[in-house]
Amino acid sequence: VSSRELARYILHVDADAFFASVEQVLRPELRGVPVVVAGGDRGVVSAASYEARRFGVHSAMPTVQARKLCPRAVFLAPNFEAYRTFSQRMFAIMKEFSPVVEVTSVDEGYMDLTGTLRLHRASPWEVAHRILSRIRCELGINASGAVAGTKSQAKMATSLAKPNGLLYLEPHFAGKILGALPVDRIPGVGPRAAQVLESQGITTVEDLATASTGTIRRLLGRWGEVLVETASGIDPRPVVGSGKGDRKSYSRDRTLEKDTSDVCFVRHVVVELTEKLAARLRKDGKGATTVTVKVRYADFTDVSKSQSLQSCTNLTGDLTDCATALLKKAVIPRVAIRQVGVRFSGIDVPLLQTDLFDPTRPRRAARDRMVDEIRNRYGFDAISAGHENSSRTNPYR
DNA sequence: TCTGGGGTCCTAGGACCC
DNA sequence: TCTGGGGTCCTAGGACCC
Repeated sequence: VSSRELARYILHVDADAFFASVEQVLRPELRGVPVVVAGGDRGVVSAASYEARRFGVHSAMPTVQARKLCPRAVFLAPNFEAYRTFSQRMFAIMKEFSPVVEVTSVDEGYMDLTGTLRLHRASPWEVAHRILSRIRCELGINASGAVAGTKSQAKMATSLAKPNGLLYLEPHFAGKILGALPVDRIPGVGPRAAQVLESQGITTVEDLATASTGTIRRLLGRWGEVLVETASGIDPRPVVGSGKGDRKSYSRDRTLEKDTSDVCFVRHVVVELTEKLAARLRKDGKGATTVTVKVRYADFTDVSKSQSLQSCTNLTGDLTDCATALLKKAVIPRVAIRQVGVRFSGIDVPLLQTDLFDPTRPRRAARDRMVDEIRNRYGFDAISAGHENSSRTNPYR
């Protein structure tokens, strides 16, 4: 860090084994027991308690592999509502110490503690310690954290503090401590970049920090230059309060229980996903201008097709018509499909439903509202779109 | 026994416009 | 005969994050 820059004290907080920890709080009989939160049997592990990790289970591991490594673990389907509640409570505690809390995921966030000495008459690490203690006391889950001069240094240091630790990274030693870490611990270096770097003999953070920018640029493009800076401890990004940035897309994917080349079945899945997404748009008072349908084949190759509509819409009929047409374009006949996904982007305030050029819009909007109401009350399956595979019988038309 | 689901951001080529 | 260049939008694909 250049001495010219004003030194900052950035805190990064990250809950330990978050989903699994919440489950252990809600169900005390699971404390001390290996717990694995995972999707279906064709999915991967979302979180593994530290008891389960001792058996080699970790997140992103295929569920079947986790079952083999630790058959006596309790396997649970995720309960996102509970995680959201705990998440909000965790960030509420952080916000008591500073209004600017950057929420980067459900269990992770940043704070700038540079001003805390004046505000709380306590040093940044004292404040950090209080925050983690209160999370532990009031939520019953452990969180780890680190205070450092930049966001990426704090984040990397948190991984050293885990589990249930707090690390203060003295600026003078930051380079030495973080420099020894493998290069893929830098946020933004994933499997792909790590492989490219390793082929050049760059395996540690320090290797990347001292590499020639030109070389890295050639290997990784413009992003590479940022990574060299990050490795060198340069990261001017400020902590920004969340909530201001509107979401840019809505998406849903579904991995099918079995691979199939039955296009009719897949189309029903796409329609269902599209209807659910459209309802979310309406709930938020938003519309979408672009629809993307993605097909993942059994061999894990992805094909995506997208189309921009003439106007921003949240009418189910418009969106399902578009999605089914895109599916048709994405499907390779007789090739087994593993997963389908629908994504809405170009999110904006929808066009007024009284469209001069389409007199059916108000009627269709009213129908959508009615369907939303019934489904909110009685569940998604309470009302069905019927034979939506024919546009003539599409009830949304 | 394989490999989720929800997001963000970037790149690159072609169309189109001025 | 030579044949701009910048900006923006659209589409497809890919890397990365938790």
